[in-house]
Parts: sequence; C-alpha cells; structure tokens
Amino acid sequence: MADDPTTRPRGRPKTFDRSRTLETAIDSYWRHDFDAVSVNEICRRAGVSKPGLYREFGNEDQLMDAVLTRYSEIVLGPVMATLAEDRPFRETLNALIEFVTREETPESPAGCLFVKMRSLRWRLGPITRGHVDRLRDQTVAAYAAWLERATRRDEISLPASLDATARYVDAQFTMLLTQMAAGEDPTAVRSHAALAFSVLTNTIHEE
Amino acid sequence: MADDPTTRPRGRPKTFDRSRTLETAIDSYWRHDFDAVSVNEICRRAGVSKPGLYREFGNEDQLMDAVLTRYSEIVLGPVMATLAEDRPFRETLNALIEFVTREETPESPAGCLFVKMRSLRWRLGPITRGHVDRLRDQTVAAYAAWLERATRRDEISLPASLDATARYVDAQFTMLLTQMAAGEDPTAVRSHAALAFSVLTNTIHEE
DNA sequence: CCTTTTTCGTACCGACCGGTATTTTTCACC
DNA sequence: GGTGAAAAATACCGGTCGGTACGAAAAAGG
Repeated sequence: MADDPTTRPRGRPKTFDRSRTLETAIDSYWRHDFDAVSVNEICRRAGVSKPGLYREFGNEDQLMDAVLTRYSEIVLGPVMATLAEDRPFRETLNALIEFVTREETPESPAGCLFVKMRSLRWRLGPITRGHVDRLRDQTVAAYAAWLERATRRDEISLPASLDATARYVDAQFTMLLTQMAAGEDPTAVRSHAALAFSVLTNTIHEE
Repeated sequence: MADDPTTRPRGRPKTFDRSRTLETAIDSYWRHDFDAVSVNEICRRAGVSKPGLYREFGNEDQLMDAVLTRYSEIVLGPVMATLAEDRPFRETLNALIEFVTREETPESPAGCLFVKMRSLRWRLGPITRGHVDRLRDQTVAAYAAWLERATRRDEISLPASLDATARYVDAQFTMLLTQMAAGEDPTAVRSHAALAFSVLTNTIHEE
C-alpha cells in the first residue's frame, strides 16, 4: 500500500524532503539574521543540494513565499482564531500579549517571522512582498473586527476611529514582537504592552 | 594664508573631499535600503575611488562609525537639546512628534538613520555597533531626565517606573520613526503618537 | 539487457562583495 | 632637472551570491 505498483511513476523515485527543507528554511529565516540566510546556507543546513531545492521551489522568492505560507498556517492562523473567539476583550488581549512575549524555545524563536519579513521588505521578491501585504491587510482587518465587537459590547470605547485604532494595535504588536526578536527582557516588553494598550482599557466607565 | 608654504606637506596634495563623501554616505544609508548601499556603491555615488575612501576611513565599519558620528551631530544633537530645554512637557512632546513625523525632503529623508541602524544591527561592524549602543543609552537617559523634570513639576504622573517609562517613550519614538521610514502617512503616524503618549498626558488632575 | 523517464548532485556561470598590491601622478626640496 | 615622499586610481584578490548545464544514477517497461 505504501508503494502501489500501479501508480508508481516511471523514473527515479524522488527523495527530496520538501517538508523538512521548508521547516529548516522557516527556522533559519526566523532565528538568524536575514542576510545570513542565503539559499546556499539553507541548502547547507537542510543537507540538500542546490539544484534540488531550485527544482522544488523555483527560486528564492518562491521559496520565501512557501515559507510564509507555512508560517502563516502554523502561527498566524491560531492568532487569527484567538482574535475571532467571543471571549471578554481583556482575556483575549492578555492571551495575545502573553503569546507575543513568550520566551524563546528551541522550536520557536522569539519574535515573529511575519513581522521580520515586513521590516525587511526590500529583501523580499515580488511574490513574497505581495503575500506579506495581503497578510498585513488581513491582520489589521482582524484587529478591527475584534475591536468592533468589543465596542458593541461596551467593553472598550474606541479612542480614535475603528481603522486608526486597529492600525495602532497592529503597530504596537509589531513593536512588541520587534523588541522580543531583538532579545529584550520579556518583562520589560510586557510593561510596554500594558502602557500601550491602557488607552483602550482605561475608559471612563471603569471609574 | 590658505596654503602656508612653511606647513605645506611634502608630497602630492590631497584632493579627497572627506566631508562631501561623508554626506553622500549619510544620504545613501539614510535614504536607500541598507544592503543596496555597499562601499562600491558609495564610491560610485560620491565619485571617489575605492582605495581613496579606504585610505580616508579605514574600512566599512569605520566609515559607518564616521557616518553615525556626523549624523549624531547634525540630527540627534538638536533633539537632545530640545529634550533638555525647560519648556512645558506638552510643548516639548508636540515639538518632538512634529519633528519625527515630518515629511520627506530632498535633504532629509523620512525616518531616522539611527533607528535604521538599530534595527539592522547585524549589518554593523563592532565599532559602529558599540557606538549605536552608547547612543541608545544616552537617548534613554535623556528621556528619563525629561520625564523626571516633568514629574517634579507635576505636569505628568509616571504610569510606571521612571526607567520603564523612559524605555517606553524610546520604543514609541522608534516605532513612529520606523513607520515614517516605511512611507506611512504622517497623519496616521501622528494619530498613533497621540494614542501612545496619552498614557502620559491623560492624568487624573486633568479631569 | 537495453531504452526511456525522472531525479540526482557536481561543477560551473557571471555578478558583486569588502579589501588591497601596484603603478602612476603630483608636489616640495635640492 | 633630479629625487624622494605622499596621494592618486587601475586592476586585481579570494569569497559568496542566486541560479543552472549537464552527466550520473535509479527506477519502469519492453
């Protein structure tokens, strides 16, 4: 069943491990400085030949795009899901802050690869760049929807227009993640988060 | 007097224009993507031979250090001076926000070269990196002194420890300048500033 | 066994990098 | 005019980059 002789293709069987290579690439881009991660370097780390990688992904731009797609599924998806849940505003906010300021672990470095890509936009090819832009719009839209629901339930009162506030939230999370990626103390970053988001939660009807 | 024959050195007179080269380098690093600015590229832009530049500055690290020194004198110095002035807190804050969110002009791109260097720390040599770290400490210290004076005069009440608040202010200005460098709309960035700093100015005794 | 098909990886391409050896030019001094 | 010293630029170095030409290897079909 593992190798059905009727469907087995004709030529030399493929041994290239796409998934493993992709994970190596994600980890490399995420953990290390961006310009220290060349295609050559990824091949070295993944133990894969360069033409093999190019056969699988096409070029550097498409490789980065595949990396971003996978990262989006693994990391960004759950965050979006959290934002879409119908929990009290503070609860979701605290969960997000906790998630964003978590310590580095062997399987997931501090910071966010998506934020890193946004800040190093010029290193990206046109495909990945477009992908990043689309994801950013989706992220801001998710923040806006979250804020609107909380506003309708009188949990917060918007300090600015819905769109401006959503962009502010995005900017603040970007800043927090950038600081985490830079190796800042998580406690200090959390205190920044408390200050930055107090404009949302310290409303008059808490008095 | 311009060429005193008693002090005129022996060999071929120097024609290398250090100041002009330095300004070309500042403009290049400031305006363009960091990895698009190689030593070769700076030589091309400045119309200077590569050995000439190396004779003048030593290597890339020392060139960047010289760039940072000059930038610090030109741009960071006046900001520090503004912070040290004894003006009402809001007045200084507004002046800083206005300065930071100014539009791009031919002689000064949007954003801040110092912030750019901080975010691209891995592109820097050891000398420039140390310089950046020192300047950052000085900046945070200047914010702290400014906040402390305002607190003593009861203009603001600190929402966290002096040090934590100073670091928060630094983080926020860094974020604003990063957004400006990314080409965001100055009005949107100013609205982010208003939200981020409201935690300092919206104190109880304004009620 | 031999051909066909597919994937494999070595070895290479031109471009650009940071940095320098070397020769030529331009001056002061004699 | 000849000579020594300082600064000029050409032309080069080894290394790395993104990307690929091409022959060897491994399977199925005959």
